[in-house]
Amino acid sequence: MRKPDPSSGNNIDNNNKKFRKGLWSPEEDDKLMSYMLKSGQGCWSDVARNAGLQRCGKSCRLRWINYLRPDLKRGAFSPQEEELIIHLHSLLGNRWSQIAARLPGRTDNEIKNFWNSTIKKRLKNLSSTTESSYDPNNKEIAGFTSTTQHYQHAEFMPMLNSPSPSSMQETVLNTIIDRLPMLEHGIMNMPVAGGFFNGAIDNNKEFYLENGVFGSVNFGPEGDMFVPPLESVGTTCDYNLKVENACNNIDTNNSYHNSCNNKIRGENIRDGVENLFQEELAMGEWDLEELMKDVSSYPFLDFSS
DNA sequence: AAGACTCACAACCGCTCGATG
DNA sequence: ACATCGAGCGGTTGTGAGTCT
Repeated sequence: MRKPDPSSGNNIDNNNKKFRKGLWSPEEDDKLMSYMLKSGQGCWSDVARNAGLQRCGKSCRLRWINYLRPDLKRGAFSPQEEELIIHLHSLLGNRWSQIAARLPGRTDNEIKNFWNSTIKKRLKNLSSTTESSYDPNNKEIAGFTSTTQHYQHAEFMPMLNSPSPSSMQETVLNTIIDRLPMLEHGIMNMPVAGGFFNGAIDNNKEFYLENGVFGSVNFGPEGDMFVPPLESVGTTCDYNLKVENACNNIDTNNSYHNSCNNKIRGENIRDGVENLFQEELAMGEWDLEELMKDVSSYPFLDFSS
């Protein structure tokens, strides 16, 4: 924490006005809080000026978002929140704002700090533990306890530092779904390292990958999607049957996909998938460039081939 | 009791991106 | 096409508080 710096006149705006830096005083908090409650958020530099604060807009924004906002949840993270953060981080990486968006009342800064100070350390401990004696049946490792059936992260944490092919697929899958809000279920393909991701999600929220990996998808109360830990992901090679079932489910249960389904019928699922893929592109809901940019940020994905 | 060390977290910094002129 | 500005994001720093020796 920083001391309020009375001499902090080193920040100067365009009008040669001096900005305070450092810790916020209770008086400044009061001013900002009452202004925000009264007038709402506008241009932040206006907020700073109109609230009578000698702060830059950026500083006001940060203070409001990270500390003063009335909907903030204060206090320690619950075990459920902890598990969710770990799970989301395994899917999204250091995209703190996206992670925070899935944790009501928590800020990206808070989560980032929590991750860097607490979770990172535990993961480090875990990795040293797992190097010598990793027990996949042990639900309590390095201070973590497993409290929900969906986030028994102890089992999949080893993938965080060196993602396995399965975690890669999981990540790709989630990125796809994240980018396709209209496609709660669907069949899709996309290039990944060494070939194409080909998979399906059916109405039972199960996903199937061409290499035979399959598992289930869960949706939280906010509609957020969670993929369970990998121990629940099977490795059957009966991909064709699974895809067939997925097609059938999509066909009979989903009106949106009923309209698309003619395109994904037939012997060659890949052709159908490509047709569907093209249609999604045409509808503008699938931003491939954006998706690829997104996915390519994962160091373990190689799109050079 | 006091100094050293560690932890947690508020706040800053630099950068990118989109909107606007 | 370019410059400017505001907003937002992720990385990093600095420091008060707690703990250890």
